[in-house]
Amino acid sequence: MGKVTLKQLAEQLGLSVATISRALHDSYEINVETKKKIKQLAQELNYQPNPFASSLRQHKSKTIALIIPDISNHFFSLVIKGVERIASDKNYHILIYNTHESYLKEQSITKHLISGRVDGVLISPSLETSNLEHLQEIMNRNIPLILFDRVFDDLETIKIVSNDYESSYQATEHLIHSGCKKIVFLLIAQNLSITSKRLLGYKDALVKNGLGVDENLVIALTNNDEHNFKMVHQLMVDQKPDAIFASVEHLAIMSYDVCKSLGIAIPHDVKVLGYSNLNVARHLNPALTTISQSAQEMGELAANLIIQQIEGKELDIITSHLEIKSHLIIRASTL
Amino acid sequence: MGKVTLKQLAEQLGLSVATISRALHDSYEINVETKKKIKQLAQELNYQPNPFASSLRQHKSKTIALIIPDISNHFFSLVIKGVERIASDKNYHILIYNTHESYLKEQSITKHLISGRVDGVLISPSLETSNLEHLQEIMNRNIPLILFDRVFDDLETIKIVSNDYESSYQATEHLIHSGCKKIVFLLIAQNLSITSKRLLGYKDALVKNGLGVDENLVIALTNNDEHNFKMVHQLMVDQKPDAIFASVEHLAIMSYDVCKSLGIAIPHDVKVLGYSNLNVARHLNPALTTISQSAQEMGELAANLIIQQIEGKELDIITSHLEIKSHLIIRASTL
DNA sequence: ATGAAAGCGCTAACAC
DNA sequence: GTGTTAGCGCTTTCAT
Repeated sequence: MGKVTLKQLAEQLGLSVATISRALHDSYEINVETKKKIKQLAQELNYQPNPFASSLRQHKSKTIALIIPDISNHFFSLVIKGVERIASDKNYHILIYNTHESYLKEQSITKHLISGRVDGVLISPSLETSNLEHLQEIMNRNIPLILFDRVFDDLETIKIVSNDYESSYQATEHLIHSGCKKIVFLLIAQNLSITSKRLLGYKDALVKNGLGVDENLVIALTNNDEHNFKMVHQLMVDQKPDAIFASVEHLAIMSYDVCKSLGIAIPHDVKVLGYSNLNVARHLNPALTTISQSAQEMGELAANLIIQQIEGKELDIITSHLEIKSHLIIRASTL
Repeated sequence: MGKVTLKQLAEQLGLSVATISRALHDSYEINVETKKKIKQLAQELNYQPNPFASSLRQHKSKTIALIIPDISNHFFSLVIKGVERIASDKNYHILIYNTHESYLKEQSITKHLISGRVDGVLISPSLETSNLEHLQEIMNRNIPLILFDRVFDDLETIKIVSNDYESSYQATEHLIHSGCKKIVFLLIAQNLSITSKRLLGYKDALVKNGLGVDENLVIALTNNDEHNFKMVHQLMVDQKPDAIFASVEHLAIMSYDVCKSLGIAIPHDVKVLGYSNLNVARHLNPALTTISQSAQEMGELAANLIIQQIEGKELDIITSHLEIKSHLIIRASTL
């Protein structure tokens, strides 16, 4: 019952640990017969190599860190699923961390990682993150790092994003074509790459379609739901917009709440549309038009790339943005 | 830039590695001055201890494995969040694994874990799991293991569950009190502890309220959505029930789909109710009556208990079931 | 209060 | 084809 080690196998078979180690690694220099014997005994005793010993020796851990701003957000949970699928395929382990959108938390997590605990890092930075030293520090230690969804141009590494500008442009045009003239844009965390790209897509679509940009209709919200509710409530009363474009899921849901409380009918009085991966969007009242990101695919790509990088494949895409297409799914809320 | 080790600190200060190690662990036997000097240099050089070396030495890793049947399911993503919160508080790391409801996958994961890679295991077994040897094997190696949500009585370890029997009983009574007489119970994976407890609650409530159990109304479904849809579709046509009680979330959503396709009005023609943690349940069409589990709380409890067990606190609850209350939230779908 | 040395379990360079 | 040996970086016993 005590743990089985190479040494024990060696003793039982009258061989050296080196031979055992080589055999289990399928080294070509080991006699086929001996190899067979060794493998069989290992199997019988249910030998599992001590990962710490081999990590210590080899300076690699077959482990990647996945750092996420909000684990229970459906988008991110799909990313996790994608990452896990690939990692598991390639015999990598995943350490998962939640920053709760806090820069301090993110910092303390990354600090632990420079110990070499992981071979690579996948991160979508917190809302609060603007100083990038902690990420640069990881890269300085030659630990591959990939940014996904939320990225920073300043960091010279692989970045995986959605086609946020285009999807936002397309969604805005959809609203315009549906006859909307006064479209509110709800956003959170102005500094975020995804936010600014989505905002730009929105503005460009307005201009291109002959509707000017009214800055009163661009509303920056916070992490405080109550405050957000009040803001949007006020906005609906003051501005009477004919559409709401929510740049993140929970703002779309909140818009439903606001409309309900004001007796405003969706889509009759105001159309609503939002970025969201909710698979029950079609069952909302009314069914919500969404821009759905390929979250799992993003996770899979991220995992594949980080593993390639770890295993030394030179990637000439180091500084490039990789884009994954999102999809506009039109439903009753904008009809 | 190369990794900083104890040895390097020792050389720079003209001390031995032993002293450095002790100082950084705040050993009382080290001179206060020396300690200060050492800590300062460690800070300056951003020293991070090599976790593999210390794990190898101490036979513990400050890491726990979290094995989940479906990572992207909202219930489980809340559990993950809860576990992460506590683990992070106590400086533990989490390795996350997804079984995709596959017994084979689960087996291969647990096999990796007997190497001592983790100090403890939290698991909610897959739908397919009935043989428990792989879990017993972990326990045999003296690795603490806790079951949550889905449990097996045969395993002599801590089990954390929801009050499934009572919540199901209560929900069924709610339907009966609302005038329903022909209540369908949709289930998946009969062998699951939660399923059988929920089913029992349903049946007992029927009997207690003078409505017999009609086995034709208890429908065992699978993981195949298309097949499930057909089954329920057929059922609605043949049996014309006045209520559907879905024992898992996606079966409730699917019931909405079926009703829509048949032009059956919820709640007028049939009332629908289901176990679910969807926070948009209130925005469905119609708003869905749910039994909501305290998923995050469950994760937090699981993490707290496994860490206590790892750290050697004797728990006299080893063989007991710990229950976390669920809540019935009545909404339009059953009114 | 500090140091020397052994050893956790494994890998790999170097013998033979 | 197999064995010997050194060493990854740390903790800890034993000595001083």
